[in-house]
Amino acid sequence: MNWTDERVELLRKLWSEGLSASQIAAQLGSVTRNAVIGKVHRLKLSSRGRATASPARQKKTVSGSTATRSVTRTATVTRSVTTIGATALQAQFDAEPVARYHQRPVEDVVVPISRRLQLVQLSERTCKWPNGDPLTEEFSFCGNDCAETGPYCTYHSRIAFQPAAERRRR
DNA sequence: CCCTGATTCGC
DNA sequence: GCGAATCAGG
Repeated sequence: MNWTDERVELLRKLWSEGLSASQIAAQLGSVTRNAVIGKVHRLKLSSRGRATASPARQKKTVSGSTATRSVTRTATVTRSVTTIGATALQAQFDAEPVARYHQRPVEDVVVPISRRLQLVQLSERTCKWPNGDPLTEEFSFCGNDCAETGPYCTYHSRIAFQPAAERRRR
């Protein structure tokens, strides 16, 4: 797939909305997050608030060729970005009351704080327990670590896979 | 380890 | 121009 005007436009939109490169790549399809990042740079629309922006680089010595050039090019990199105070990322509406399952505490369960991941952020090791209504913006997945042995974290596994005996007692 | 963006450089 | 590989950081 190539970068059609349409795809570039979508890229611009999503990037400005604060989505991560991997999320954008997932929506565009047929491209990796690296491709997205590379394109973003070429379009000169990098710095978006301040994601992982870190001090300048200057590494990568893969090619062992004509080195020795004491470049020492430092300074003059304009590292200012006008301290955006509230411009930063998006809403980030918080205040999630965590799992509120009126369920009688199954022993000493530790209620996990959901990472509130979006569908595209799930991997094989993230808990896939859903939080909220799938039709609302707040919908998310637990996202805490889940051994590759199951789809949920330790806590949600106990809820999902309650022993038959215990379930009957309730 | 998972994920993020940043940079380099062969193609 | 493209994007995998690699880096640096959370």
